[in-house]
Amino acid sequence: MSETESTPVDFIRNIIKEDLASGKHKSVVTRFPPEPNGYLHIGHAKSICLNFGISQESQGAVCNLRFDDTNPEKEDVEYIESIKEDVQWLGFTWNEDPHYASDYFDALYAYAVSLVKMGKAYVDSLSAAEIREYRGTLTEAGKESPYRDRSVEENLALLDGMKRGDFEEGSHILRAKIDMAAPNMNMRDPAIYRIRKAEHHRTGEAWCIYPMYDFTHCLSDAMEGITHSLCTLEFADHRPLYDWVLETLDTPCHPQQIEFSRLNLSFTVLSKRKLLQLVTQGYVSGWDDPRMPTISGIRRRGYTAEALRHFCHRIGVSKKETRIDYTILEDCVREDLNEKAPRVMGVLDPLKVTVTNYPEDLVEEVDAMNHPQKPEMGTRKVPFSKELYIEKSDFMEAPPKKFFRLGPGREVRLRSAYYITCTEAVKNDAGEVVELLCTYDPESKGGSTPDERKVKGTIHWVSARHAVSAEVRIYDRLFNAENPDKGVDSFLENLNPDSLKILSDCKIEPGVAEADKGTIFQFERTGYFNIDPVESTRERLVFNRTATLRDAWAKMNK
RNA sequence: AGGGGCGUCGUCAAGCGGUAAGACACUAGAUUUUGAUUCUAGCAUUCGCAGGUUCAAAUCCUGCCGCCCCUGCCA
Repeated sequence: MSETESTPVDFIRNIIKEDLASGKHKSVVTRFPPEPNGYLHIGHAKSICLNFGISQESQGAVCNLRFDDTNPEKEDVEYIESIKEDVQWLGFTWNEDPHYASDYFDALYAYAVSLVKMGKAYVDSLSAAEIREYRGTLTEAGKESPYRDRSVEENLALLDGMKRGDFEEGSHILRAKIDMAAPNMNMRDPAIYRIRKAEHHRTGEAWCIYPMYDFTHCLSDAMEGITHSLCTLEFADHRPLYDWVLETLDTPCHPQQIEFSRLNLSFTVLSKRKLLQLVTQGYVSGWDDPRMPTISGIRRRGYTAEALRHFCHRIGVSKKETRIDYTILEDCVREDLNEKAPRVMGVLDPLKVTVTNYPEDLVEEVDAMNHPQKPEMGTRKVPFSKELYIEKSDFMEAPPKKFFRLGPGREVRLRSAYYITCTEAVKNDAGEVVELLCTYDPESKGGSTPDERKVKGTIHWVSARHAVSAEVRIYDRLFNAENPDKGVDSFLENLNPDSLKILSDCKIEPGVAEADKGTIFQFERTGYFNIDPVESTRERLVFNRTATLRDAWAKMNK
């Protein structure tokens, strides 16, 4: 079985397998719980592939999509829409309709009231600053608030007042009564409801108090019958609180929280805060800028969902802090695109070639394979004429021994067309080569000759008269440092100033003009390129370079 | 003596007491009308370190070392 098809193996799936085998659970329910405060990135893709992936691996398993929308000040419907789109694009289907933590606001409030009635929660009237002081430090215990022992009746009245909007933001807060001396800071009477007089994107003005994550998440999981609640490592310290809430309250079930390490990718940042900053401060064109590690950026760049899913499969799931080499991601797209992308010829940096012995007005149509390994993908006709463009880098005036391409007196094959021999390099006043004069061998049509003589190099070309002009955007890594956060005050210092290079007059074979936005091609010998889904038009073709091809020649010259 | 988590090849990662899978990267070679693809071979006597238990340890025990996270009325 190939790696792509095999079911992943990791410690979480091992736990689930045991839970199913032991009868602890009949079927598995997971959830993907994003906060709609930004666009999803490749780190979320890891979580999506894990949670939704698991829901495809056992009988009756499902995965819920739940928006964790308890902070109205940071959240927005724009993000909700983008998140749904990204999950679907990745190829997953959530159970039922999407869920929202805000759907549970009534139930959550009722749970809070019962906590108060049990004497397990109280309204504190200390200021935020005082609460921070009272919390103690990592090595010293905190001290109890003077309001900690308010009566149940008083707490109930205060909580009701909070809910009705009688108090200002920050004047009161509902806290769980646990242990101010707990070595785990999360257990030092954590806040569970705060006053926020903000309009919520779904509940409008219905509420002026909003539940905190620690209170909301575990109860939402329980109400949805989640069996395994998967989250990243930084929540491990919250697990005792997750369990405390569910043990203290009477809930339908008690899901098991399991933590795994979040994804880090070399030469990029994966934090919504930092990505937001790149967007709002204009370092990139938007959340979907093809240089962004967002799912929408990666998609616009030309990556396929298959490639991304394969990537998530390859990197695995563990509890180890990791930083994945971006070459793994690159290899995943190449692997997928090598299979799927039709081949085409495109000259990025054109050098004019005149075939001196080719008839002035003749135009031939040469047959070219759309995929050398897949005849079933068919062939196409490519026009050939006296004036051509080739890649500037495919000619050297004084080529070294190992250079297989064109040079004075050298012969190369024009892919799918003819052999040409360079007879002269025409220069301008500055001494730069501006045109090549070549002769062709009429016997070599199609790319081989009766005498079967060998030519070492094959280069791509385009007929000058027939080629379409296009803008091609060449992307490089967004950051120059493997870990952009390390050793600097701001990650922005590591921004790569050359992450985008625009080539405005590339020459592409005419057939591509017919293609739809988003279509991905392989420009032979250079890389994979897609027609920009956002900005490309029939009048002005725009391509994004998705990835280069492997280049042994470039490597040799390093 | 704050609490929690983690340490297997350059980067990920299987392994869970029986003598180190796999992927990417890298190196060498073959085929090739993309210096692409494909193929073949090589790439951890060793699992953070030091002791111990055992016929046998990456796997069990003890001690050390290193890295990450936690003092939001964010999630």
